[in-house]
Amino acid sequence: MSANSRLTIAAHALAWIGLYQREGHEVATSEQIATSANTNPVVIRRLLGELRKAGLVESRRGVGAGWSLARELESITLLDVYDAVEPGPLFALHRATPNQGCVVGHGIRPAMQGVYGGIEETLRAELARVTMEDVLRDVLAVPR
Amino acid sequence: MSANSRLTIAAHALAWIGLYQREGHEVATSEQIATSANTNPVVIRRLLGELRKAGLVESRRGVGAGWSLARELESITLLDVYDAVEPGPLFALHRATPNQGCVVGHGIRPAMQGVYGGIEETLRAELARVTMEDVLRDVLAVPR
DNA sequence: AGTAGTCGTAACGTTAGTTGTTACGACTGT
DNA sequence: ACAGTCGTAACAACTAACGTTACGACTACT
Repeated sequence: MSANSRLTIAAHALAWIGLYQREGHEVATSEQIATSANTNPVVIRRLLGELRKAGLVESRRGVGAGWSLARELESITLLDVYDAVEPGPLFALHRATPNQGCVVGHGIRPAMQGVYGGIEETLRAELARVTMEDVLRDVLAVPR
Repeated sequence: MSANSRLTIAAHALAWIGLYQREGHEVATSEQIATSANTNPVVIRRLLGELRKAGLVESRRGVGAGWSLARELESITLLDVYDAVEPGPLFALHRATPNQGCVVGHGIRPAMQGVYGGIEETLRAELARVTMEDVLRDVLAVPR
């Protein structure tokens, strides 16, 4: 599977903003977050833009601009982040529609859809059990 | 997420072979399976080759050659198929190592690794609950 | 022994998604 | 007015999946 790191980077950004705000700062810049995540500020802005659409963060423009949390870290679950940044389903069905004249070709899509649906529900429940507060706690618990 | 259809096509092929054998045939050809899945025979051979490495199917060469199940459908779970055809992890960590001088950059990878590990375990347990026999039953239960 | 059918696999092009980068307009505190 | 930052478009690089062609390897059958 071509795993992508969108969820990881988005969680990184949220944890960074959350910690920064606890240190008394108002807003964090995409530049600062990009330096921590070792990537490009535009990548951060793109991801945070999707988180903003989902109502997880807010942004200010102009001088002294930057990003801040729209909700407390403990009220943001990984499922919220996942829904905000991951577009497609976990497993894809056939790229071309299978042969409908064949029994298997006809029934396989609904069958797999049912299976995948149940599995994705379980995955979502697992993601919903972890809050960004949990993540930040784990981050800070790592010995250096 | 760039979802791929490898698991879907592999399950399709197994279900097809299983049904074909129940109809009294010895082996199924990649050509037949490809026609049902509406793809290229080489794609099927590649996937079945990985299933063979995992001990799920067998192949014969020469005239009258083809593929047959190495195990009963009810003893093959989707987890077996998943492990055979899906190489990487579900979620990727950072592409470039984050800034180790930053508290978040230093702790984020172990933290996310822990979370992802737990989630993948749950996913695997779900996949292990579904056998190819279940899948074939669902396939045949679809009204036409 | 020859032939035909099928696998096994390499090679290559196409497509699609992610990521990185540059560029520049829009906005706003000073 | 200026400077700093967001917002976003545009494009290149990279990767993986997928489709296709090609051809050697193998074997049941005649």
